[in-house]
Amino acid sequence: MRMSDLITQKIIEMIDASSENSASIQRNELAALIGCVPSQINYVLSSRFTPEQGFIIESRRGGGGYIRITRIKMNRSSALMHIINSVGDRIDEVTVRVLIENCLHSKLINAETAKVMLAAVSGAVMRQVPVTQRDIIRAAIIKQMFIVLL
Amino acid sequence: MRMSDLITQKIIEMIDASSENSASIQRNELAALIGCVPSQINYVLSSRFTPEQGFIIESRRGGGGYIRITRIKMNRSSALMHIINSVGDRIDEVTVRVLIENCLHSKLINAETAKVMLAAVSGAVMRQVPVTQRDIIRAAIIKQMFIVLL
DNA sequence: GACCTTGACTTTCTTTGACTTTCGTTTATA
DNA sequence: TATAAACGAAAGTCAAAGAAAGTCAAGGTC
Repeated sequence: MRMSDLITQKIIEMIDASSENSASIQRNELAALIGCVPSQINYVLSSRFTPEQGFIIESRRGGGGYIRITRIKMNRSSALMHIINSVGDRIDEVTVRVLIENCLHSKLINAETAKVMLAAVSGAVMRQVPVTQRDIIRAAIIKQMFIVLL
Repeated sequence: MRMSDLITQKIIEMIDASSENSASIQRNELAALIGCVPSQINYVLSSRFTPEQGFIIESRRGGGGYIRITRIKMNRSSALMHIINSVGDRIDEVTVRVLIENCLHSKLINAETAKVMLAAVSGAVMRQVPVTQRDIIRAAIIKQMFIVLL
């Protein structure tokens, strides 16, 4: 069995065993336990625990540092998931507006959240992004914002 | 748990328990209680109880000296206004995180809004922005999101 | 060719301790 | 008796060391 698979398995086990659907690890500790180099943990996290695959990673450096891997719960219906998938790598301004308004109407998000989301991709922001990058950055922002609502 | 977190927690507890929204401590005494070196208290104060984060520190040296930490609370609009002004043209990742966490703690924004805001400027998004532009774009996004809450 | 493994190097955050400054109290002095 | 010097009890500063996690590129495996 590959090392990456061992690490993956271990993390999944920890998440399954937790009540919060998340695992908190110390990178060096886990690496020592498994017997691999610490940076391999990063490789595994970045290849198998991405937001696209339903995980959120938080971490902190320095003394007492940690990495927390959280599995996104599908509790607010697969609608959100569907939205995220529908966004793709780029999205234009009009589509975003329609998307958010729809979510608001269907009560998937509340009014304040809708306002904040629109603000994050508003003209005032996007004007500062190179034209060629706008649809890409907009998609990234929108996707991340929906992902954390899952 | 980190020492710094213990100290932070202790101070917050004291503030919460007080009617004045402030805690008065003796640096050496608190250090002895927690079991750390006195200057660590200063580190915690300067990293987690800054005016930026809504705290005011007063102190006095010499015999009978003390440190008083006061949490300042404002009405929502002026607090938001203050935040918007404090952001400036650029802001780094750590500062944003602290800012939003603080807003959450002080009930200026709710948990969902905080999550969405953090997501909008998360690494997944910012990685797609040229390094030299990151702090600028981040500031623009954050500012817009707070502006619509006014 | 795509995926995995490794390790050197970087960055971020924390902890510690030696040294400095400030303030209240005591003690010595004009 | 008023005043100044000395003392001790705080808090402040700063830089070095320590403790994690992050990045990246080179090489290995399938």
